[in-house]
Amino acid sequence: MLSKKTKYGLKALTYLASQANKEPVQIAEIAQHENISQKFLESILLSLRKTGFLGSKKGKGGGYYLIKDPSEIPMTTVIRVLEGPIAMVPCVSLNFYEKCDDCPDENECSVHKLMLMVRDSALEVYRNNTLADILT
Amino acid sequence: MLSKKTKYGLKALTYLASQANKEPVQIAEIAQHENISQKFLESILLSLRKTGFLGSKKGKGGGYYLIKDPSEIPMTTVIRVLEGPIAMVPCVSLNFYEKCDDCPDENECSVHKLMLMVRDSALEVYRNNTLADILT
DNA sequence: AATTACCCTATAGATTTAATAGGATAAACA
DNA sequence: TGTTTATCCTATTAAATCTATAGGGTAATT
Repeated sequence: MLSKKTKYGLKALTYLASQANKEPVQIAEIAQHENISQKFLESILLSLRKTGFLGSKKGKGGGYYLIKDPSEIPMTTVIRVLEGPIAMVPCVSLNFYEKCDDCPDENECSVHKLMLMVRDSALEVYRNNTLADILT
Repeated sequence: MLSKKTKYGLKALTYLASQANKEPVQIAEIAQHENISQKFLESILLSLRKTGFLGSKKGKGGGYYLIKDPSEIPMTTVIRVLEGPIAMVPCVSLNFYEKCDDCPDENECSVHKLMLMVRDSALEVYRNNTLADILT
């Protein structure tokens, strides 16, 4: 399951990307437009700022804005920051690899074999789509 | 993340599929060979029997065995029984569809759009692989 | 009748997720 | 300079889910 955090984060990024100009948008406006708990969204936007997707401005007229062009933001990076590993098991993860406690040999594990294929197929989708591509 | 239930279930099915003959295999043997908690595995095998993947025999010489040929068991059905929906959000699920509480229009939702692609790519993998295909 | 091994329900412990609370900090503006 | 606006940050809680265990019941074999 996709976490709410990822869902809300994606929606917020989309909303920012669909803005006509690059003026900061307030949390309240995004939360209201996307039906998201404002406080929860606040923490999500904060993490997106810290990971370099968003800029922010305090005080009146402040808010969040995209730092890069939507076409420069691949879904791979967004998903990894919001959701974590793209792989469904750590033993097939590119960026979050971990060996399984059980499983003496990955090359003889059917789960490993299957999940490698699943990871590759998901990765292809995320790599071929930027924030600009998923705008409606 | 793939649940342990799914992981263990897949491993157990694989182990049964790799048996030379169709004699029942005891839970203890599977648990030991795959490093799985026996009691936990017991409940997983039970659910696999109830959903028509496995047969069982009680008493001495009893155990679990595959009902169908491994090549007749597509990963789609296995994953759906063990893990649940293949889709990462209910609004793009074929077998477990649910409308989002937020989101007035799915056709204008970027998350929907992205997750539809991810679902399709995963589905292709699961549809093209049977239990026989993931044996090592 | 004794042994073996699956059958079944309930429950507890651990982890993760989702959301809330409450205030600190900084910018704008009158 | 003081008030308002809006982000920044930490801690905590509530809920849900996952994982595993407990404890006995049932059926088949020998």
